Amino acid sequence: MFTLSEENYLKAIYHLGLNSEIGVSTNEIAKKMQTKASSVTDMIKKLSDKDLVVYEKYKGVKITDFGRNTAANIVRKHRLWEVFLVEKLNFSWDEVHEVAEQLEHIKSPKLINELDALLGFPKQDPHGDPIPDKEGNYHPLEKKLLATLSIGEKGICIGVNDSSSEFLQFLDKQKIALGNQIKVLGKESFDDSIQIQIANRELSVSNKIASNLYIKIHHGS
Amino acid sequence: MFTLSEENYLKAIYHLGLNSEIGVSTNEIAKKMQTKASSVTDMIKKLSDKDLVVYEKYKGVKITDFGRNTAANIVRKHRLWEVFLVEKLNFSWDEVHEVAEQLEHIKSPKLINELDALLGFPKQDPHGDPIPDKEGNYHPLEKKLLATLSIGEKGICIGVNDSSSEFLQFLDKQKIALGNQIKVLGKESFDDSIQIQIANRELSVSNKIASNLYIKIHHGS
DNA sequence: ATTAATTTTTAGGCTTATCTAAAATAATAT
DNA sequence: ATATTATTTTAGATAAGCCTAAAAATTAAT
Repeated sequence: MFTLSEENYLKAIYHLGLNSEIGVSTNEIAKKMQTKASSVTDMIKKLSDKDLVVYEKYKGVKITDFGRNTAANIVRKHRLWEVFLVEKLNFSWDEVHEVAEQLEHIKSPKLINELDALLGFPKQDPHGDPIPDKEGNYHPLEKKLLATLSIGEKGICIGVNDSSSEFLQFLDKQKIALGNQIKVLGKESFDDSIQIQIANRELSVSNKIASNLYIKIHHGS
Repeated sequence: MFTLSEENYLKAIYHLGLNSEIGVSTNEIAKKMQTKASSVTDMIKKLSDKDLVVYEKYKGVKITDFGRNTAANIVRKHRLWEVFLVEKLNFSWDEVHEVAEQLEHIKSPKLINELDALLGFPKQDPHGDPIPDKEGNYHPLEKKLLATLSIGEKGICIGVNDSSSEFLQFLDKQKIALGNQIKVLGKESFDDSIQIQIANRELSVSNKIASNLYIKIHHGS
């Protein structure tokens, strides 16, 4: 099994490598882990010894199939616990991350499978992120950032890019929730703000907001 | 906050000191923690620096009020998680301990209070052990070991002394469960076995079993 | 009341995960 | 193409938690 630190580094590498074919750099990892590059080099060697990543000096790391699977399982646990906290323990979506960071390291296959069942085998976490299955597979939702929509396009809020509690609390305050219908009414080129209609209200949101909100597009009618 | 190791040592000291006024010895702790006496001495100094115990060289340790409170809170979490695992996740009572050992270290007051509420504020864990409240207080049940009952005495199974999975599985096999009515029919002085009536069946249990099963005595009728 | 046995502590090492500072390599700019 | 800058690695320390072996203190036995 893996130490807490190993799991956290692996998770960081997994997330950083998701949208790129090339390796993940030492500095990228150091930034994400809030640590020093030298510490990363040390840990990379350990992960490499355990066949979780392939490491070539000065070339960064690439996660292996085994590493990806291991990481996906940690992410699965993280997101299932998040659903549990929101659905069963009255947490709001901006409170769950920190606790899930602890719970994701609990080792018990039965625990996580039973939790999955208790929650009704959810496919997304409270922020709209997909929950990998036992094999590490998941279906990424077809989604676009609100900022990229054209005037007149309609869709449904399905996820957030930034899940900091500040952003999530802002959305709560503006009564923007996952599942809400959204229509783009206009775009202001001066400040890149966007006018939207959401749940029968009209709202102007800044570009920063629009760049952190994922929308599932309505095709057809 | 405290490290995982500190919490585990503290818990051991708490349990070992429960039924004795005098201090807990280094060797006792070493035995319980499956470690060496020298490691215990090291850790005792740390716990003492953090005011969780009072340490006097060669005299063992005594837990402080602060330490007792901290330990009781860990025990509270352990036992609430055990209830959760049995009630919500279909664990049997012999499977919960190991996982609860991990879960008890999760830090989130909201988590544990909401869990308490979800479970309906239980007062005992699946083995009949009392669950401390937020202040660390609990009501120890009035109980006797089955081995100490006299012929004719009646009562209800309310807890186990040994919660090893072997013993618990044995009880399952014999269909002895917490809540069952028990009456002592006879005692065999030759091997100290006890004949009991339990849930309309008659059974002979060894002294070893009878020394690990707690009974709440029926007073009056 | 000494001696013997046991318990506890100290001293010194090891591993994991971190750090700083310096050296090595790679990338960029002139 | 070479010099400068940025990145990455190595070397050497530190702290936590553990170990073994030896020393010190306590307890038990004669």
